[in-house]
Formats: sequence, structure tokens, C-alpha cells
Amino acid sequence: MVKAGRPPQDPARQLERAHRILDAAAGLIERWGYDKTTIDDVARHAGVAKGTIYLHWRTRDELFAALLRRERLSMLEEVREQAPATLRDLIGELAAELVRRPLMKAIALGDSEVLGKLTRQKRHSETTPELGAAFEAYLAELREQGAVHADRPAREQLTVIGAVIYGFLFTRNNLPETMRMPDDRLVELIAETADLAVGAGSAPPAAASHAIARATARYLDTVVEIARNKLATSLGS
Amino acid sequence: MVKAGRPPQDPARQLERAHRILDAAAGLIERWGYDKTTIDDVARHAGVAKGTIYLHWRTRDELFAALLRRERLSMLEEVREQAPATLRDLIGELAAELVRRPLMKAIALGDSEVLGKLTRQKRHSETTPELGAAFEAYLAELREQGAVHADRPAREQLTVIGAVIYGFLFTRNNLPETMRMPDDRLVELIAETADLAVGAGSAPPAAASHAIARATARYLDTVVEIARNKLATSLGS
DNA sequence: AAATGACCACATAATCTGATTTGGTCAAAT
DNA sequence: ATTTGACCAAATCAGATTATGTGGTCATTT
Repeated sequence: MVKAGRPPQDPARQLERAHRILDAAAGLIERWGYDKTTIDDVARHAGVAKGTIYLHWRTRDELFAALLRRERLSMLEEVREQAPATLRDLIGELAAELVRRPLMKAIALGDSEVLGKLTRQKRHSETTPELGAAFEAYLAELREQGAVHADRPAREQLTVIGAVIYGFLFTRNNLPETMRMPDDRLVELIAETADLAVGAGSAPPAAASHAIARATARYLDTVVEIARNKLATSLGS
Repeated sequence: MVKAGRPPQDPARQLERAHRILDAAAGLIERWGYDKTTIDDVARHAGVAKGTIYLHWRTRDELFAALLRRERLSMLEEVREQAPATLRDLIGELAAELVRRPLMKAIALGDSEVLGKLTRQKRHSETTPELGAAFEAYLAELREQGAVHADRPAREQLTVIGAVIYGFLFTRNNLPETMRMPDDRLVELIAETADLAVGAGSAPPAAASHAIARATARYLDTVVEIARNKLATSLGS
């Protein structure tokens, strides 16, 4: 006669619980910032015991990393669903998501109010050179299609796009209320400015538009896949 | 019989001394930041007694304000001497000066390492709405000449230019050494990006180039004059 | 009149101590 | 096999206390 014991838990439930914990953490960090958000708070808001959280992640930082990766994946999936067909639309969708997601915005801007002591840590872009590399490859394809300026390094174009997004997002925050433009307009301006700076002077040949759309879709597939794998690592599954 | 007394000093010498003090302050603040720079240090480096400094400015902050205003005037005069003839050249010259002047750059970026507790103070652009207004007026002239996009508010264009400059300058600082481009290239990119974002799609009519150059020169005259007056106030003359 | 630098009130920094919080563990419960 | 929450060491915080440094003044000197 064997003891009944507790039956193994459904892995799907485990995953659901992990997400519930991340949901709680996301809300708390957005509201109180990283430093003031304790594991106890997260556990209470997620309706689990503190020890349970450590069944999912070894440290607080790993929980936070998982949260960021989930958010990043969600953002990229959302962008992909919009199915942007040009570089400009892609940047516009990315910017729109950045504006709408406090956590991603905080990461992009290095907002110490939210990130607390993690502010000076590794930049997100440096953290995953793969994502940067994917974007550079994408730019190379665009160049072949005559969609971006051909005679300057892709690395530089990446810097330009980054600077434009950063500049608009940041200055917006520290602007008097009266001078702020609506979100939609801001996003339009970012996309337009970045595209003008990086794009070829003239419109790409009409015949290329299909190839460009395909390249864009493929780029998004690639980065979504990368983000998905990173997240999987962080969820221990 | 009267005592000889000390003869009145030459006002020119007083002014020269004021500048010597500001020179000392500039060097110290660039090196140690505002918080760590004491009046005693400044006095010692300027070769005067502490009390002498208070013959020129009532408080430490007023000394600092004078320093910034002098730097600003110097920067604008330098730009004017380059005689930029287009918006793009103007922005390029401004950016070049910003890159070259640590104090101005610190102000533009709100660098707390240099500004110390003054970081959260009034932004420089808010401080002098006159300068912003002058630039808006300049943009209006350019619009009449077909040099900038006509159907969007000048206010917005000002924001765009600010965002571009800020974005490039800031991201440059937090970039790994290996990815940094040389100063000249950075400046070119800033000018080009801002100009593309704000300029009319097509090149302005050749007939307008003279008027544009005149407007640019007039704009610089205006702001140099404003800056000169502000500085005069700060020097008590 | 013009310049100085010793002087002082006050702000800031540094040190210490005790109390509280919090990330992480693990024996016990299920 | 899972989950829990009391528990602990280590970090953080709050406050008191002391030490140091600094902005600004002014009697004195030139």
C-alpha cells in the first residue's frame, strides 16, 4: 500500500501561475518602482506564498528579467500583428508600443524612478546583441531594395534610429504640459523623422514594395522568435 | 591734510577680473561639477580674495548664472562668425559648438554630474522664452521662403529639432566606445536629420537662397544681442 | 575707494547605533 | 510532489551625534 501523496501539478497551471506572478510584479513595479517592490508584495498580490515565487525564479533579479522579457515579447508580437509593410511603419508601430508600455519606456529611457538601482545596469540593447544584429541584417535587405540610403554603414543607421526615438521620447517627458503633442502625433513624427533620416532620398521602386514587406515580416518573425526563446529561458520551461 | 586713499580702479580692469574669475569657475566646474566647486577654490584659482568675488556677484548662483550666460554668448558669437547660410548649416554649427563645450552640453542634457543640485532647476530653454520666440520667428521666415515644411506648426518643428539634437548628443554618451562615430560625423548627422525632418521636401527655390541667408544672419544677430544683454546684466555693468 | 581674509552661522558630510525590512531558505504540512 | 509561511542573516533605514566644509559678511588694511 502506497501513500496517496499529492498528485503532480499540471504544467499548464504552473505556467499560468508564473504569469500571474509576473502580472502582479508588473503592476507593482509600474506603480512603486523596482526598489520599493518587495517579493512579499508580489506574492500577496499574486495570491501565492513567497516560497512559491522561488520555485519559479532563483532571485529577485531573475523574476524581473523574466518580466522584462515577457513584456518585450508581447510588444514585438503586437507589432507583428499590425503587419507593418515598410521601415517607416515598423518604426511607427514600435514607437507606439513604447509610448503605451510604461515598463518598456522606462527601460528605453533608463528611468531611475522606475528601475531603481538597476538603472546603471546593462542597457537592454547591449544585453541582446542578437536583436541588434537582426535589425542590421534587415537594414541590409532594405538597402538592396533601394529602401534605405545605400552609401552609409548600417551600424550608423541603427544609431540614428535609436537617437531619434530616444530624443523624442525623452524630451516629451520633460516638456511643459502645454507644449505636449498627442501620442499619435508624436509617434508619427518619430516614424517620419527616422525614415527620412535613414531612407533613400527617393521612394523605392514600386516593384520592391512586396519584397520590402516580406523582409519586414521576416525581421519581425526573427526577433519574435529570439524574444520567445529568451522568455522561455526565464520561465524555466 | 587728507589721507591719500586708494585711487578708483579702472572699470576695464574690473571687467577683466570678472572674466578671470569666470574662467577659474568654468575650469573647476567642468572638472569637479557644481556641487564640489567652492567659492574659495574659485577665488584661489582666480588669484583674488573671496570677498572680491562678492564685489561682483551677490551669491554663488549669480556667479554661475553669469558663467553660463557668458558661455552661451560665446557660443552664439562663434556660430555667427561661421556665417551659416541655411537652416541646416545653422543647426550644424550649433551642434558643433555644443559638442565642443562641456558646460553647454551639460546644460543641454541636464547632466547632474556637472550641474549637481541645479539639475532639476529651470531648463535653460524655459529660462529665456525670448530665444525660443526668436527661433520660431526665424522658422516663420524660412517658411515664407519655402525652406521649411509649410503646413505644420513652428512650435512642433522646434520640438523636433530639439529632440533630434538631444537624442544624438545623449545616446552618444552612453554608447560603447567601439560604436562611437567621430565628432564631425555626429554633427553632420544631427544637421542632416533635423533638416530633413523640418525642411520642405524639395530644395527651396534658388532665388530664395539669399533671403534665407539674410534671415539666418538676422536670427543670429538677434539672439547674440539677447545673450549679450543677459550677460551684461549678470556682470553688473 | 577697493580689496582682503579672518570669522561665523549654517548646511552638508561622516559615523554610529538600534530598529526594521527583506531576500532567500527549509522543515513541516498537504 | 507541491506548497507554504515562520525563520534568519544581511541589508536598509531612521535618528542622533559629531565633524567638517562653505557661503556670505565686515572690520581692517592698503
